[in-house]
Amino acid sequence: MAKIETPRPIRGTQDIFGADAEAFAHVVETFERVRKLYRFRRVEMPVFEKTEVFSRSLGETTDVVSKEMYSFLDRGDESLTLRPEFTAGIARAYLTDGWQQYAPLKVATHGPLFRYERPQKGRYRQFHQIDAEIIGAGEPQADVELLVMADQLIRELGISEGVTLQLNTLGDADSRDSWRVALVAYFQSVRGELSEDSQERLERNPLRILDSKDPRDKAFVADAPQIDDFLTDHARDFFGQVTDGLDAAGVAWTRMSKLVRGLDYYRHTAFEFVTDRLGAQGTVLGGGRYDGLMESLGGAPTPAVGWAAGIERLAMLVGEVGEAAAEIIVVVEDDSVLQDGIGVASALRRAGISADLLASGSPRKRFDKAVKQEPKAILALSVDNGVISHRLRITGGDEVAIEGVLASYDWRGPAA
RNA sequence: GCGAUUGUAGCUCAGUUGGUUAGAGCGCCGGUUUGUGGUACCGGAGGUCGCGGGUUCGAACCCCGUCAAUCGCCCCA
Repeated sequence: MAKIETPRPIRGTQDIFGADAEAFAHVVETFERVRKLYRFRRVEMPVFEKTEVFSRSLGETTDVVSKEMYSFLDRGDESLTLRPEFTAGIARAYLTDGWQQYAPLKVATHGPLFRYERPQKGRYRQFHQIDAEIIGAGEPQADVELLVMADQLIRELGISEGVTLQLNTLGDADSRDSWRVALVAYFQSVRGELSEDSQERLERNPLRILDSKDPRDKAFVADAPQIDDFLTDHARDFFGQVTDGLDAAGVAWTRMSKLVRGLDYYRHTAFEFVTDRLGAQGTVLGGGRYDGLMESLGGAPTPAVGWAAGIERLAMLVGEVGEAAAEIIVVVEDDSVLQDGIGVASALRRAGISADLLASGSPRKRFDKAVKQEPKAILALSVDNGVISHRLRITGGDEVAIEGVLASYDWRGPAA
């Protein structure tokens, strides 16, 4: 008989367990709490969509669409794609589900996303994000509200140390287009001196040269045309209102005129919360305004702004979140009183007291095992002269509640 | 897609210039001791040395390939 091989996990996926899982849950729970404070409505979105939802909104030539999507044909020969981000799907729902009637609509969600990338620190092929969007609001207050919310989330997670908000404007469509033309002309003139990557970027995504880490590029980037010289009056005023709002809310920010976004649909405000504590994956939360997106999905022009943050990255910054010890461990030291162990543990749990039942392995070692887990209380069940005997040791926690449950519990006694 | 580093027990790791039957601690299982108790001791299970090929009388160790993980590039949260 052939040996059955255990299937290996899929590259870039993770089985999150123990302290990591606690940190993950802590991020999601904190997000849920903050999102309610800012009155964002919870939505649940499908994990897959028609491929065109992403290819149209993100742009065919972006790396995400051209080489990082998990796309497949279903049994009806339709091209579907596992979502690589939240925004496109939410925009689609806004158009197809009549959400326009709720505009301006504040929504929040979280869940898994999929990108075919090389896994490394804080980056996976199935990863998880929290996401917040305001759709149908063209005023700078919407940008401000989203940023203040993100700032509060980071504070409440206790990770604001070393995290800074980097802020920029890409201008409106006119500003952005004329800036882009000037950038291309400038970099074209020094093309031969640029890194290979940046020569490539010049064709596909010239704004990205500004982000380059290559020292050969940095000298030229310093003298590159600035967005500020191309802003229309409207764009300049819009950005001014965003920064005024942040100042009014007491949120610190840093202007980063070289900060750009990777996806095509962004306009005006672009931002990242960045840390120096996660190696190369410094961006912990990022987003911006995407006023052009709805039209690319066939909808009416609709202003919108949003952000997303990687749960794994936030969880790494949060660090160790211990798994809480049981409030009480019920130790069955004699198997003939197992039923009482089951009964009293159930009664404790029904009373809202977290309890573990220890009734396997060597009976004589069970108590020591319980002690090692450091519960707030231990209830040891044994048999003394044919009668059940229970001893309670309390080192913390709610003594009154536990003794109340024990007092009203109807003991069966040892099995015959 | 590219580069670097690392793969030995469930976990953390030893393993000499290539040389008998690959070890330790923790964890797990059983036993002895103790008996309001986190003790100590004894024993046991568990390893195709990531996988495949090569060199050699002989490979965990050397060479090639492959897979995976980690860190970085690209890209992105």
